[in-house]
Amino acid sequence: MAKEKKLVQSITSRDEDFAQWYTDVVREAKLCDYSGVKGCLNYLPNGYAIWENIQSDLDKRFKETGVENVYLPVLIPESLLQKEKDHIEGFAPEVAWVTHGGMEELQERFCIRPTSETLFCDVWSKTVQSYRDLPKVWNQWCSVLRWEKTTRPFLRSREFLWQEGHTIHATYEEAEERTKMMWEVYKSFVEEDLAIPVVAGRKTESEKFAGAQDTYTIEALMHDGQALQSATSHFFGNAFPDAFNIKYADKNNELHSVYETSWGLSTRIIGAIIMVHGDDSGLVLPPRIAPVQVRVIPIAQHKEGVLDKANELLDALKAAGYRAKIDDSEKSPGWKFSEQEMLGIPTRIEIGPKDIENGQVVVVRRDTREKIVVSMDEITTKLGEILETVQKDLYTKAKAFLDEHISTAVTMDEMKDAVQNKKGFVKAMWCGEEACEDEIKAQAGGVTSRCIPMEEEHLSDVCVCCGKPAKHMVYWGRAY
RNA sequence: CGGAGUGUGGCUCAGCUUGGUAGAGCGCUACGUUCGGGACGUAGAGGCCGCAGGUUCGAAUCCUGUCACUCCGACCA
Repeated sequence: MAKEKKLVQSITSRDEDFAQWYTDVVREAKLCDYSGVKGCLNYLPNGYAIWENIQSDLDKRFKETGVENVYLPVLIPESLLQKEKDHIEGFAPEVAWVTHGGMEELQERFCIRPTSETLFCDVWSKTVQSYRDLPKVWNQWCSVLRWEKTTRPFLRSREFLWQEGHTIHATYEEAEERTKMMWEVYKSFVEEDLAIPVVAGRKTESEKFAGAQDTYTIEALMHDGQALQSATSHFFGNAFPDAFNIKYADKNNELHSVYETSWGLSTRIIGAIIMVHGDDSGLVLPPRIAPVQVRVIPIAQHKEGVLDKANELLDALKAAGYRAKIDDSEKSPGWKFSEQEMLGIPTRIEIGPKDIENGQVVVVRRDTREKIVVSMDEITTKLGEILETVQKDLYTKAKAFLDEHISTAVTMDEMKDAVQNKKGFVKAMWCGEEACEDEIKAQAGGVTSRCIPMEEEHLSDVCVCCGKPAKHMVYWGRAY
């Protein structure tokens, strides 16, 4: 295959420098830029619109399962945060504190929420008394703050946008079911709407959320072979609610503990969209969440009738329900093509004098650059088919990439070889000891356990690291 | 938190070694010619050289401090 001609000079190629490519795409697609505060981003219209579409699609899926939205404060009193020991120990190094109100020093300092388990529990401790009050299935869309030392746009920022769902239930089984249900919601959302295939499983003890009994994760594979934890769903048992003294009376007036879950997905997922689908020409957005699905580009727009026809087409597309825009600027067509590609708009429609004469338009797919001539009469229906195809093809391509980048290791040498010479996930058996996780990380070049899948394969009888009997099959990988 | 690097019009950067009128390209504004893969001409606008001290007749340039950002590592669910 001849190397594809590089059309856009301002974006570094992925093979040359993946990190620089990522930064270039973020900048050229105008998703966000840096603010004056380290790790806090300015979300620009193009980036925020993606988040809005993620919000609306995901929120709809949540509500179908009975989720109700609420909003709790940004400040948490220190005493509240202290209530669950594992939790505070997990978060202490990365919380920011408010110590003054105006000129006055506060008697008790407040932390800016890094997550809101404590606030939700505090509300429930005051309002839940009877089995009739259960379950509570709540969610909030908000931002949180974690004082990260190293930051990158979307992937790891100090302030980031997310949703955090929190629920409490009368029984262990019901809470566990909710944990898995939301994990499934994330999996289908990410795979269907974002066209990103994932590896799904449980976290090991050391990778679990602070205070959780079980953490379920979906892990996506970026184009450079690194994993990205894309959403998590946690089962808390009743340690957390007990710490907050949340009890309910059953029908026999006996007091019981409640069982808690929480689950979240953040703007980090935008980083995944960029790194899974993007190419050397820029961003590639899945049609379902693309803020603009089609951009109309008039050719030789100074010529009689071209702009009128292009605007007619735009109106027809909008009327048919597409998110459509026109680029009627004075730029040259080539410039407009490049920009549409950098922005990741899934399709463009070229319409020029020749097309008008023939009663047709040219649809060009962003992902393949395939040009499809469509009759003007059929465009409003054909475009939908093309967008559906793009959505499907993006997933298929990403799935093939994922499948090709999962290898297997039975011995430590194979593990090292896989990490160093093949990119992606490595499947290997594990004894269940944290010491072996650390050893593998140290020996095999920074890989961590990503998850234990629901359906484990039996690769061998013994741990890849220590040779003792294996308990689980684990997906390992370098992660963002 | 350790190592490295960078702060100069909106953006990318040159100028700094060897102190002496603030520069280029892109972008922006106006007009004209172009228009099926980042077109071109002409004329313009736009800069307390990150910030604070110091050295000097004179500092973007030298010295000290400080802040911010980027990359690598450690840390991070």
